[in-house]
Amino acid sequence: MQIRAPRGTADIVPPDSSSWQRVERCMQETAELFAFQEIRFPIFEHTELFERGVGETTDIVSKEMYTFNDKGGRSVTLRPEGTASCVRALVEHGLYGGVLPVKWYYGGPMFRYDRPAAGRFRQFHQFGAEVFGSQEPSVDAEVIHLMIEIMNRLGLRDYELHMNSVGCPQCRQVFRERLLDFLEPVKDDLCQDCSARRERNPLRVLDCKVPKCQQAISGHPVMLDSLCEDCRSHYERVKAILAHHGTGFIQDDRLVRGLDYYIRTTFEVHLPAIGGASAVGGGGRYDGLVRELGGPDLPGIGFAFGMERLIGALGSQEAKEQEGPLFIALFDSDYELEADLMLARLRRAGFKAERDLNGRSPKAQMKYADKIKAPLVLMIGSDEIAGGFYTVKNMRQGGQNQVESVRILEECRRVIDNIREASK
RNA sequence: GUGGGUGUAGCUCAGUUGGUUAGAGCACCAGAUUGUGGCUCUGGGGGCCGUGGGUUCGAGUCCCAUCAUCCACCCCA
Repeated sequence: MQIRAPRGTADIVPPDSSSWQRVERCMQETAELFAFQEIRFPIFEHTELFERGVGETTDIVSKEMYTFNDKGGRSVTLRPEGTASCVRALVEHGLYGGVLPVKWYYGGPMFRYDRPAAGRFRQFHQFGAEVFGSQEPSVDAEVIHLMIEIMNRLGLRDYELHMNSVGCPQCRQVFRERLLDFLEPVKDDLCQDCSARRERNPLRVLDCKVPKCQQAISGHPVMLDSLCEDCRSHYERVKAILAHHGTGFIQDDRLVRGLDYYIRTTFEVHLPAIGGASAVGGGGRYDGLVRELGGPDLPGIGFAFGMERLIGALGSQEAKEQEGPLFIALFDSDYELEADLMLARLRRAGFKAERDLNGRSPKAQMKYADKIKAPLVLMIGSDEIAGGFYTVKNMRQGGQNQVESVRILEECRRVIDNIREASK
């Protein structure tokens, strides 16, 4: 039987790979403009890092981890997300003792053993950023604005920024109790799932889509009303900064993220147009995580984008009209060496260029040049060799000239400029 | 993890109440007077019909299993 890519994984083949390159470059450049620096960390870590960092009650840790024992008997896990590794690296290198805040970005594959669905994979890719060492609301806004800026630069306009504050452990406890009090009298009206959720994680009940649950919980208490004074003023300040920048957002009382470490500000970016899994990125503040992983009490905040979802959304609105390489048509195989010299000259001058590698007929070479969208073709044959020139054909506008060898590069540049000018 | 749909050439799909060598469009390759693309025409290569069982004289067509994929739930990126 034929070997296929494992369930939930996917190859990224041309021309899709060039979309990926473009998006990755955009994210890196934007993060650099915001003065973030790249960090790279292992694709697998000690299992304990995620158990402690992400939280043992989360779905990610309790049932979605790619965990195995290596040959030394250590339990290791393919990283399901990036934040825990960033924190580990920060602590491991003692960087909390240096210049603060530390602003990092990263990208690469993540792994979660989940059932694949639209926009959900077992190996997927994230681009994320983290800031350590400041609990100012301005950092929350900066991180959110980095996300927004990336969305804008990618040309994705119809996004929604959802925001909420989940408070600190103290006020969350207050809210939890209020919510439990609220749910007690209506518990018999809830669906089965929610009855179970009510005990384990009552906040999730708010997110249930079953109509009768929504009906039963109408008028439920919201987190915002239970925030302590510090959490409230922090969140108000974050919102004020966003408003000052004209950044619109939707207050989403039910935005309760699935990772245990979040406190205070949480946010998600949605693209409603892609349906089902509309969240293309999300994040929040996680003061306390650094300490939890053995470091000092250093605040942190970050986000991650889901590359597949983002690029999937982009694909539908992006008509990629890429310019192909210059092509050298070799009309007489006796002059193969001359053609190769010319090819090298073009490439050294910075032109993307290639020639026929399949021994095709002249006609077939021209067809090929057309298929690869070559803007121009340099023809080399006995006439050219005898006359000491090359024939340069403009494949977009038609027409061809005989050009002496020393003026070739100049002519190529001229033709390409003409074509580009005309296509504007 | 739960429920449902789908699985025929590289891609999008047709395949009649199960019946002989499985089709189309696009793509690919080659020709249409000798060194020239895009249009048109002609020809060609390529499928053990996802895989494994079963029913039958006979299965792409029916049944079961399995794998993959999609949708919803769940969860999130």
